[in-house]
Amino acid sequence: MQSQPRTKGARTRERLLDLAQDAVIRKGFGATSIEELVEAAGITKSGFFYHFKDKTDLGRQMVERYAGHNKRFLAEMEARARELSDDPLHSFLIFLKFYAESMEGAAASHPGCMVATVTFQDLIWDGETRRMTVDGVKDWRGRFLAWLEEIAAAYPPPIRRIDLVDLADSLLAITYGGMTLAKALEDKSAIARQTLMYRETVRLYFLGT
Amino acid sequence: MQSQPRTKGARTRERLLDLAQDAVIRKGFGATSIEELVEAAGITKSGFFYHFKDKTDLGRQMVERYAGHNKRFLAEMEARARELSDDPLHSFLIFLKFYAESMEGAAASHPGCMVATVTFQDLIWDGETRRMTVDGVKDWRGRFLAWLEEIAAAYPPPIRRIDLVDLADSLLAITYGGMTLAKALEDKSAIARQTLMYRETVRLYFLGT
DNA sequence: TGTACATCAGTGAACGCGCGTTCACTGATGTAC
DNA sequence: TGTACATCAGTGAACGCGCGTTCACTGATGTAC
Repeated sequence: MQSQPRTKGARTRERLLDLAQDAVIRKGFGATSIEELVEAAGITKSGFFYHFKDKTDLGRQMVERYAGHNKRFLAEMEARARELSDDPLHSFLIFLKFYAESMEGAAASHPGCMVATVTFQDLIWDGETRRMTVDGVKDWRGRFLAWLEEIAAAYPPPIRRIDLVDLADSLLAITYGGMTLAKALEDKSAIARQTLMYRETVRLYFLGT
Repeated sequence: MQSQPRTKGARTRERLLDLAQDAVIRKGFGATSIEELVEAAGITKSGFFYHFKDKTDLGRQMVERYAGHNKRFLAEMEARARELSDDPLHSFLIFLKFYAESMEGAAASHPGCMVATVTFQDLIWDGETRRMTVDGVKDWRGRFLAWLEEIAAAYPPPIRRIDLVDLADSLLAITYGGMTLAKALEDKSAIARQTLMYRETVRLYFLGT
């Protein structure tokens, strides 16, 4: 997904981060050993410590990279949706369609799954890593809220009053919860279906139909 | 929350399970050591192995007990709601109100948080423990779906067609996702607010107002 | 164009510590006669 | 009512293994003159 880095060292480093990300999402940070990562990467354990100061450093860099990917991914999807309609509600509905589609594929490694992982294994991540995760969530939340406020300004108030913050949070909740459902029930379609239901709800609130 | 068991051994065992549950929800199963549990319980490590065959056994018993609590808790809340109205929709709305209220208190140790914990640390739990968790989710899901089908049978079809399975799953997703949001943003009210929004949505779909 | 030195990207062996698990043993409580 | 034995609910010490971390060393590649 990332353009291949030029130097050999950077390539190995990137590969270690990829392997770590997969393993951490599958079973958590604590259960992921340096040994298994370096074995998969084809180097020795000491080679690992050439690239990362310690295990905490790996966690921090991994989350940092993940948050970056995530942010760009969402920003790009918003930009594409905005291009297709000038109306804030319609572009938001288009965005949700894109969002749902993007969730249909792999259940892992998609926006938010690292959030749940970090959040539910709180104490084993260092402060900065947790902060980066939370910042990512807040950023996302802020974007959605701003978009909903645009919509609310352009459309008549919905039949039943709703709190826009709650409506924005709801999309986040559905993403994280959908991920949990998808993993628990082994049904990858859960997030996409929940997103599309959310879309119906937003439409119903603002268009009344 | 449980009636005090008579024998000394059963009391110690229960206390170990309580301590384990708290710690696991806070930081995960792998990061919870037997040592810290027995220290808090005031016994020695070998005393632990008098009560549990091994660490896996602790995990299994803890999840089993948790699933039981959960099931009874929800069943009781449903029963109370059903008592207050014969109409399936209105009793469901009452149930959701109760549900939201019950979520306002402690963010941890509430229905579903163990689900997220087990789900996002997949490979460190044994098969039976995972099965129990998934069974709990499916049971819950089935109950909600049945209730929604009752409602659908009694009320005219909503303006926009919705899939009842998706609507049932949505409550689960909101619970798990709300928990994640609550932990990440350190805002305990998240689950309750999301549940009340869900309530508005259900009302809007079936009553159109 | 060749040599000297520095940096890159690692290797291999060893260490130490936490943690789950075992095992022989023990004081207190319950039960049979 | 006292004695013998069994079960309960642990203790204390030791073991072993995985895993993160360190440290001295090394071949390959880059750079300066």
